[in-house]
Amino acid sequence: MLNYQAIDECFRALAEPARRAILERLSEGPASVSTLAAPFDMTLAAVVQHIQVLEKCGLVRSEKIGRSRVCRVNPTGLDVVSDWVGLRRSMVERQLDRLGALLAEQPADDADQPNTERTDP
Amino acid sequence: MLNYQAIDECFRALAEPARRAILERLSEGPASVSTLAAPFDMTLAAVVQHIQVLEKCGLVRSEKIGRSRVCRVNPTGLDVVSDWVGLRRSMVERQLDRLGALLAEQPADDADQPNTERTDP
DNA sequence: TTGATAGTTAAGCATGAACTTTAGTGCCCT
DNA sequence: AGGGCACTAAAGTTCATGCTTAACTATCAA
Repeated sequence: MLNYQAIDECFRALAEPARRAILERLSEGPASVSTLAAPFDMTLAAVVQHIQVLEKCGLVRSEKIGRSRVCRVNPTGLDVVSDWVGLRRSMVERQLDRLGALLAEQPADDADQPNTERTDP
Repeated sequence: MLNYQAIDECFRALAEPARRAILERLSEGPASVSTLAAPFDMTLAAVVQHIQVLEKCGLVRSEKIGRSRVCRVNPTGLDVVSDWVGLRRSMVERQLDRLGALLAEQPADDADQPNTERTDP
């Protein structure tokens, strides 16, 4: 399994609407800190803190140019969360396939209660 | 854009390691509340609360059978987050493509500083 | 140099969320 | 019936974190 810490930090970062909004804005193109802050009803300092969170977990990269900082998305930053979600989805799919196979095998019982799987009660 | 509330609830739910662990366990197959609680160093009540969060945002479904509750993943539950992540990734890709095209067009300037894009400073 | 711009950092507050404890409810088994 | 099991609900506690204010640094422009 991939670095647990990284997954945790990414999901934590994405839990905040403001940080997702920043990421949405940045996925349209690079922007300075104050440009990113503009649409928000919060202090510049608060936005800076959000950016720092995004940067610490690798979702965003930035470089200081003159007195302004240009932020951009890290193109591979979302990979961890994408991988996690993808793995879950494929496992669930496999689960449903197994269930379907079992139902096709023995179409005897009540079809509305697919309790053919072990449930460890 | 898809329901903003749903996206928010899903990402919030996934921010908690315990809830991700529950989802991981459930993507292997259905399980009862106490089965889900077993590996955790926390009260059954706490786990119940986590399950309620997961259920409220549509990541998990459950049904009461006798005195136990059987939980299973909602196969389409992760779609919202998957879609959000996918959209970001495709936008970033498009962004990189545009940048590449611009660089190919005018290979004049310093190649290490791809500031050909507008940055609204 | 002076002033304004752009961001950074630290400290403190205040809300929310995770967890516990406690006290139930309903179901199953003997 | 009655004891125990599986869960639920409510209330309280504690701790994290998102936000603010305030003070500070570095850069640009006149």
